[in-house]
Amino acid sequence: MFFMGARGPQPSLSVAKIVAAAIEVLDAGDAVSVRAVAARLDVRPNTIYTYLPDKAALDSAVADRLLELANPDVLTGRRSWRRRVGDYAVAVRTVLLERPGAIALFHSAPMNGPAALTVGERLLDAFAHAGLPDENASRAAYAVMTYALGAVALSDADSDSEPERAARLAGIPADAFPRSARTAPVAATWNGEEQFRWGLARLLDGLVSR
Amino acid sequence: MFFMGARGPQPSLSVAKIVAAAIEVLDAGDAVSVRAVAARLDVRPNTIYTYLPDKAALDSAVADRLLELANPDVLTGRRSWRRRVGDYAVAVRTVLLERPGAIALFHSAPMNGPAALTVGERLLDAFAHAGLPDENASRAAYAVMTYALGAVALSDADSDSEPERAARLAGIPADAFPRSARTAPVAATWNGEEQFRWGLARLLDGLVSR
DNA sequence: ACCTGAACACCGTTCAAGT
DNA sequence: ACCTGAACACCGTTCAAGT
Repeated sequence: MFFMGARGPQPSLSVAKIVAAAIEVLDAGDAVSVRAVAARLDVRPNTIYTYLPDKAALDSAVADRLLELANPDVLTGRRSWRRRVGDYAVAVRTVLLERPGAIALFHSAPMNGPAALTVGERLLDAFAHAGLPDENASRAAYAVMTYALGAVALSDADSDSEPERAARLAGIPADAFPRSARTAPVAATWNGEEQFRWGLARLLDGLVSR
Repeated sequence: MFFMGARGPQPSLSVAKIVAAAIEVLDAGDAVSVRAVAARLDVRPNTIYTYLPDKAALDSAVADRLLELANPDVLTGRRSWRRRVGDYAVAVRTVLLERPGAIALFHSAPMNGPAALTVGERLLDAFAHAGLPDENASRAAYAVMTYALGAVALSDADSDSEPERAARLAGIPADAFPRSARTAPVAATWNGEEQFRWGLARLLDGLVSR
């Protein structure tokens, strides 16, 4: 009583450990669920709620960790602003595509964690080096994240196998959709990294064009 | 037997009716689920599987219908390619933002339905009018859809109320994140239509800049 | 303060059965 | 051919209870 000694049980968990377990779940190819994360921690599902208010908070924390796994350090250094922004965008795409189910987390997760803040600050710095005034740099930073996350969402959605996609595109009627039929070989590569880099380069061109 | 007369029961359902019911579910503010759609049709959940192979097929059909609800006709006519593309992109954004839960459908739905095909063909036509050769027009069309869907996904994710977002942004420490703190007022509008149009205009600038 | 047992209201999906 | 009853393996979340 004098020392207020009753410290209670030592907590065996923490938000960091929960997030790490969620990343393991993702790496195993499964979707992040409260129950799957709890199982990996050898704990009952409702234990998670001692540390996080709800599933959205879990998603948010995991999403922020994924932005960190993409290595925001490539946004720093003395390389050109274009390389810095481009390399990080490609890294985010890779990190998310390697983990099916990762992009879904961003649906319920506003990008407001510490990693998102760091990424945002460094994007602003890069666009300042590109010559953009504050307001445009802010809008540009958001536009880049919009493009990157949109690309992952669309790629993830297309679960068709290579031959399935080829067959579908080959089946486009040339009389009703001549341009689509003619460009089917390009559309077959829409989910590839080359298309991602092409669109990103054009976006960056446009962002600094005034 | 002569007339092969046993036609069996008249089907009371169809894929079109199921999709219409799913849109009603979305309009009511609920997420599309097999069970919610079935309930609206006064039918048991497993009945849906007589018409569609799985949930992904339902999502795909509903997603295509949403692209149609955005009115692809604005992509035609003798207005400038920029207005055509811009108006449709804004319409897609509006249609999806008006229905929380709509953007989630695009996760499991490759854009391969009839409306997606029509939209694709008309985007190719618009970019041809902008002077792009076939391959670049194809890549440009996909980049625009990438940007539009990414913007909706990010807007939808940010469920913070106005004051919550303002408080969060005001709390950014100016010493560690000077640029973010300075541009917080702009970041507060990232989910608005003005930001969407700004980024889209820059993307279109970049797409036709060569 | 931390963790659990039990329960609730949801999911998508299957399979055998009825008409 | 179309629809259902019943069941299975999942979800997120709550609440009272145990330590």
